[in-house]
Parts: sequence; structure tokens; C-alpha cells
Amino acid sequence: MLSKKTKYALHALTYLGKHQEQGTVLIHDIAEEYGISHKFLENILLELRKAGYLGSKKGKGGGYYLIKDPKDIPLSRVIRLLDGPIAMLPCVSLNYYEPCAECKDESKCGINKVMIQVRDETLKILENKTLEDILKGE
Amino acid sequence: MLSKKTKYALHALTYLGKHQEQGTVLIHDIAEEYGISHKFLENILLELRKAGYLGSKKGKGGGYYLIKDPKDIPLSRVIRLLDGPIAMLPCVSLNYYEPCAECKDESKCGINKVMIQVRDETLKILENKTLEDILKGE
DNA sequence: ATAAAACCTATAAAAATTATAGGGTTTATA
DNA sequence: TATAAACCCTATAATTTTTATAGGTTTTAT
Repeated sequence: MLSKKTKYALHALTYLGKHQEQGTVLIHDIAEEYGISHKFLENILLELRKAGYLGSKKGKGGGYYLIKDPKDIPLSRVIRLLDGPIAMLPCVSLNYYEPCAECKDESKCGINKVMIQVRDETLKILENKTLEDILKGE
Repeated sequence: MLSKKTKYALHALTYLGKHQEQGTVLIHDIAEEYGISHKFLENILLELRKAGYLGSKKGKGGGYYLIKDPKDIPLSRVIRLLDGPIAMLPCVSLNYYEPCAECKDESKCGINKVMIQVRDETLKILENKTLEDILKGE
């Protein structure tokens, strides 16, 4: 399951995607729309900005806005940013690899082998679905 | 990421699959093989038995053994049993459905729509990979 | 009888997630 | 240029989930 953080991030991105023409959007408005804590959402938007998905404008009249084309924001990226690894085990993670304590030899581990396949197939899905797909469904 | 519980369950099932001929296997032996806490593993094996994957024999000379054919133990089942939902959001879970608090109308939620697709494609993968596939890789 | 081994339930410890708090900085505008 | 609006940043608190332990119960081979 996705964390609330990631779920809220997706909601926020969706909202921003739907309001691209209006220039900037207030954290407040997004928080209100979905009933999310303002402060919690603030942290999430901050992360999304630092990761290069959003731009922001400070001060009166400021707010957030999308700076990437929705079709260039795959689910995989959003999930990795906020939830961490997509792989099911540390020992098959591309971005957050760690050896498993239980295995003496990874190359002889059947779980490892299967999980690499699962990871690759899962990635294919999550890299292909983008914010654009979400927006099309709204 | 899978919980340790699920990871340990997969190790245990793999071990039991590899030692099917020996009749019963001690919790102790599995725990030792992978460096897992005996007591923690005990709870996991208990769940696997209750779910119909394992049989057990009490008393001296007892232990656990597989009662399902490895090809009839898909990853999806093991994960659901120990980790819960496979879906990324409660609102698209087949087995653990709950509405999302943020959505007024699920049928108009683009996230919901996309996540249903992700769920279906993910399930296809996890239902097709079984303990047999793991055992083949050992 | 004894010892081995699974069974069962409760609880404790640790880690991760979720949420809040509070001041700092920037900026439009009156 | 004072003010208020709004994002920025970091720390910490609260909650929930996960992980682990504990301790006795029951069954069974010998």
C-alpha cells in the first residue's frame, strides 16, 4: 500500500494538473479540497518541488504550480520519492539496494531471482502510468 | 516493500519445498538456516498452517511440512496473508476495500481509475509467480 | 514418565508513519 | 515602507505498525 504521503502527493499533483491555467495554487486550497492537514501537505509539496516537479512563488499571491508536463511524471517517480523502493525486497532494489541478511549467496537465492522479475514487470507498469493518465480519468 | 514477516514466510516455504522428502522440518532448523528468531518464525508458520499451506505434527519427531503443491502457492496469496492488500490504495483493494477519505466520488477519481489498472496488472504478475518458480531458481 | 516439539495468546520493544509546531524568509501592495 | 500573505525549513510529538519476546499449554514418540 502507498503511504498517505504518496497518496496525498498524487492528489496534490492531480489538483495542480487540473489548475495549470490559474498560475499558482495555494497549499491551503489543496488541503481544503481533500481534507488534508495543511502542514502535512506543506512538507509533501516541498519535497515535490525539491525533486523538480513543482515550482513555487513565495509571498503574497504566491503558491505552487506544475513545472513538468504531466506525461513526464510517472507513478514510479512519485512513489520512489515519497515511499522509497518499489522493489519488494532490498536485495532487488535498483535505487535502494541492500543485501538480505538471510542469504549467504544472492546468486543462488530463488526468491531473489523471482523478485527481480517481479520488480522488472512492476516497474514497466509504474513507469508507463503517468500523471497524464490520472488527469484523463478525472 | 514486503514486511520481514512475508520475507521470512517465503524463506520458510522455500526451505520446506526443498526438504519435502524428509517428512517434517523443525522450526528450529529453518530459523537457524536463515538466522531468524525462532519465536517470530513460529508465529509465521502457524499462520501459514492455518491458511492451509502447511501441515504440522506435534510432539517429539514433529515439525512442519508443505501440504500444497508449490505451483499452487502464488506470491499473491502469501503476500495477502501476511502483509495484507496488494493494491496500492484501500479504495481499489479487492480483498480489503475501504473508501478513501479524500474523494467525494470514487467514480470521478482519476487516481482510483489508474490504480485499478495498476492493481490488475500487478495481480497478474503475482498470481503467476509461485513457490515453484522460486524453487526452480535455487 | 520424560523430553521434544508445535500451539496459542498476550505483551513489550522498536521503527516507521503521520501530524504538529513555530519561527524564518520572501513578496505584493496599500 | 509597513503589513499581511504565503512558502521555507527543521525539529519534535503522537500514533500506528512492525518486529520480537515471553511463557505457559498440549501433543506425541520413546
